[in-house]
Amino acid sequence: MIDINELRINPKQSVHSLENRGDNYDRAISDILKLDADRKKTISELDTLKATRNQVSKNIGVAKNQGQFKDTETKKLVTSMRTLGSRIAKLEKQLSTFEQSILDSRLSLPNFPSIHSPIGSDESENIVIKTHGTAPVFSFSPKHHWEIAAELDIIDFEQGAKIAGSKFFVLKGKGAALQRALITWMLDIHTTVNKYTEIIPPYLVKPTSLLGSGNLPKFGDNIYHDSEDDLWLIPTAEVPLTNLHRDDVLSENDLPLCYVAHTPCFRREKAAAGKETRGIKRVHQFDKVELYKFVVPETSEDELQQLLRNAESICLSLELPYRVVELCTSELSFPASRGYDLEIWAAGDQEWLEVSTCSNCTDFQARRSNIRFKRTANSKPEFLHTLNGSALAIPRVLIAIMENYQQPDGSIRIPDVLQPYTGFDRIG
RNA sequence: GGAGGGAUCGCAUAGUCUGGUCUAGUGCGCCCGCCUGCUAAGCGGGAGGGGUAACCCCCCACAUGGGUUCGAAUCCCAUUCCCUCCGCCA
Repeated sequence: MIDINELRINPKQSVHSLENRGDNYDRAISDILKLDADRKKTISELDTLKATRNQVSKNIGVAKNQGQFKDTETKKLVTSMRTLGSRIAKLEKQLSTFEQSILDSRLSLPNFPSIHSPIGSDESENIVIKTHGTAPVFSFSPKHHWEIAAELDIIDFEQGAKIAGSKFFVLKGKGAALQRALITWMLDIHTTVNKYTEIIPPYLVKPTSLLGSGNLPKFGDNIYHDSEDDLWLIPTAEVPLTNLHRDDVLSENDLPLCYVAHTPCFRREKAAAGKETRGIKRVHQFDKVELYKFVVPETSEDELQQLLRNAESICLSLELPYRVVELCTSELSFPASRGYDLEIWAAGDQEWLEVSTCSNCTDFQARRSNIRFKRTANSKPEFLHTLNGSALAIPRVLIAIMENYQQPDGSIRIPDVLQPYTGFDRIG
């Protein structure tokens, strides 16, 4: 959620900044400002009336204690307070509708893009800032991962469809073991080398939690929802991780707080339903290792670079060719002010696969989730900054390993770093 | 799912029956200052949100949301969470 004070002070710049994302925000912001003015006016009127009521009620109490409750003077006061009371009730009702409308509008506004984010209107205006490694060269024509997986019997799409429907899959045998090894290895790297604290959060969350991370109210149609208990399946670990510290006031000494979580992620992907999506590139359920940080505002840009390096280190160790893409303003996720995609090369599909988006959400999620910190014990609480990034999304890493490490004999070599975790050095 | 008990300003508690000196008291911890060879103790101040750029001041806040009342921490209703017991269950 963006700072309403920013809207008040710089309404023009605010509109301009948000419009770099590609939509129109003129109307939304002027509506908010109008409601905000109404709200202030109502509050000040209400405060005056309440001050009167508090004072008079106190006097009535004193009079009553002195046995004067039946005085005509006191009775008059009570009567006049009754009308004042109904006036207050009416204004309070008005106030709460103003406040609700303001909140609703603000919850639908995305974060301001950082001044560092390149301005652009589609993904062609993203900037490739780094490419590492080279695409593997084969003496044969490399196969797609779904072909390899079928031949080696490590992924079963038909069983997935039978059990849960299309875009679900079953990992089998060494395929399942490979995923398990990847997850364990990634968690080990992040906890021991990069010093993140491992979390296993709930995979079902309350709507409040999704509101806090920015997934609700706007993106509810991509999330599975149990209406009986109003619980939602997480589309990413970012949701529960954001909410670890909802309503907390942390001390500056506690920061940065760095968390890593492996969770399954559930996405309806309704919008992408028609698209050609063979294999496990886009599925309804997948596993992911997610990094998340709570940091002091002025450090968040550095922390983003560090988080990006932590995610990159996974690609490096797996010896997969990858590139880093800085997202232009239109491609930033809703809560992000600046972000990078990490893409690894898939030799069979002949394309770059997005395996991570590392984002600095500045104080956007912190405002929604009311997560603050104090610089000293006496200073006022301030909103902190949050960052997140995958490191990494598992299925696409599996694709890259299958396709880039495929051998002439149809087998897959296991990347060196994973062999201690898998216990085998090839599949097939 | 059933029956009880509970939720108060960081923690621990008082207050709730009997609504009004509760602008929520006390103890401990924390922060700033004073004092002091140094610590401790002692003394003073501070520590939620809003109306303010900020102050004074005012308003709001006793789990949350409603209600009763001139007035609610206190009375009534609903909800949430926690604890104990029973039932069910991996």
